[in-house]
Amino acid sequence: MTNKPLTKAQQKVLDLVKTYIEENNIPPTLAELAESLKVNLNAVRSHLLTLDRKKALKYIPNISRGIELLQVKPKGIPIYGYVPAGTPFMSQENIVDTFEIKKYISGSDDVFGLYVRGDSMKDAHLETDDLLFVDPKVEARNGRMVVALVEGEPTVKWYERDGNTIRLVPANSKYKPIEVSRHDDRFKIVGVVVGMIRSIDKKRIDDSVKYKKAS
Amino acid sequence: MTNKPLTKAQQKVLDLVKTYIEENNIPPTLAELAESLKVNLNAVRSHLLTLDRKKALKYIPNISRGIELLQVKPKGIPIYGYVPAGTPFMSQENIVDTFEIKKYISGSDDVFGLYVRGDSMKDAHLETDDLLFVDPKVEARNGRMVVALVEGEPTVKWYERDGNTIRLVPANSKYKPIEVSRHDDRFKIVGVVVGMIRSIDKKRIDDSVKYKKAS
DNA sequence: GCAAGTACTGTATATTTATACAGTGTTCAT
DNA sequence: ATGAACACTGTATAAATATACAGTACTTGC
Repeated sequence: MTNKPLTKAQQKVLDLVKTYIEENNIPPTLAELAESLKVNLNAVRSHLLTLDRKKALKYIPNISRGIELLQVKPKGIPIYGYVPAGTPFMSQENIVDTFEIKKYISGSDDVFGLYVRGDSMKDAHLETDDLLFVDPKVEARNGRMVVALVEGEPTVKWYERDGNTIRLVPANSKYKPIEVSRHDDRFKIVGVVVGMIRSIDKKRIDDSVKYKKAS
Repeated sequence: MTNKPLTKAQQKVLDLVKTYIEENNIPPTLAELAESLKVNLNAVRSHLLTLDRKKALKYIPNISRGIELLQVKPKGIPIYGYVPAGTPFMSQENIVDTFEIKKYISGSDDVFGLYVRGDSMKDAHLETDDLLFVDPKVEARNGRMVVALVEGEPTVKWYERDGNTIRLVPANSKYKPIEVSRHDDRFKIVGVVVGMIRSIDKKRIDDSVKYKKAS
């Protein structure tokens, strides 16, 4: 897969092309490259030709600014599916999908994040510092997890409606459900929780004493 | 923020420019646009000039292919921090960060995803269908959650090393820790779990009976 | 009804940009 | 020591590309 190594001068040209495109959004001309590198444009040209030959970029003849980076597509994070025991996983064939946040949190463009605090959603396996994704455009329905403002205070609860009564149920039997009238204006559904993400490393290291007691 | 509306012809040119750049990675020439639209290149030019005036794109005079899209930066998901009770949240000032997966899962480029299955990590609040992010380049240390291959089977456990003995501890007292020798080659640490994401909506709706019993 | 904007065509022409060809030194393996 | 790849310069020239100017016709607000 890897191609012939580039010489220093070639690498310099390639790097400059990259920077130029990054900065200007359009590929450079030979003259521009030549000026930047303080060399003759024919020197640059021959480098571009070899860079093309070495497949480090695409040089299209007779086209102004005919330089294209063979850009590695912003690859998502590969996801290995449920892997059956015993098979070598992490092979190309086991990639069942590719992670792109927008695809995963498939909601509208208004999705926002919110940190969880407290243990009221413990039974739903949410803990302090988890990051929730909330979509204000998804309709709250029975059984969905919602973010609601109750007298100005944001809270995460299960949503359950019965006629004109809305019950906000915490996933922790320690706490009691909140009951409100549907038209009560001290109460407002902000959105529906469509996803969560937890950054495990940093935090979990501190918490790791926990499992020692448990096991 | 929104600029003057574009006419049909202008929109057509803008769309074509977008498609062209998408496909070719370099901006089109006037002649190319003209040919695609089957009009004279001066027609295209005047459209580009007005598109620039209306700030729909950038048209740079005297430069070949001097067209730039004013690309809306791929905006991340805004994150509202811990919001103090009573304050109006979802205001600009409350955005503590912006979610970009690569920043959050700050690891190397080799991070991959893996679905959780089973309840062996229940006490760590992981459940079936959660998506784990695993970084093979992060070093396994005591207290970190790791993905290991034990006799070919991938498993998620807490990592604990004592001299040459490695203990893989499940976060569920129902299961027993696995003990292996450090140099045992039927055993291999694949990587460290650096994050997880859970798509709540679809799945959770089906599971929502659960909370009814609980509350 | 008329100025002003839109949407074009057509023919030149200027400018930008790429190519061609002829050189001059290097370095480096055989 | 010699051919071959590398890294250049310099001068022309060809080709690609943008601009200028002069038109025509249609719509739209006033």
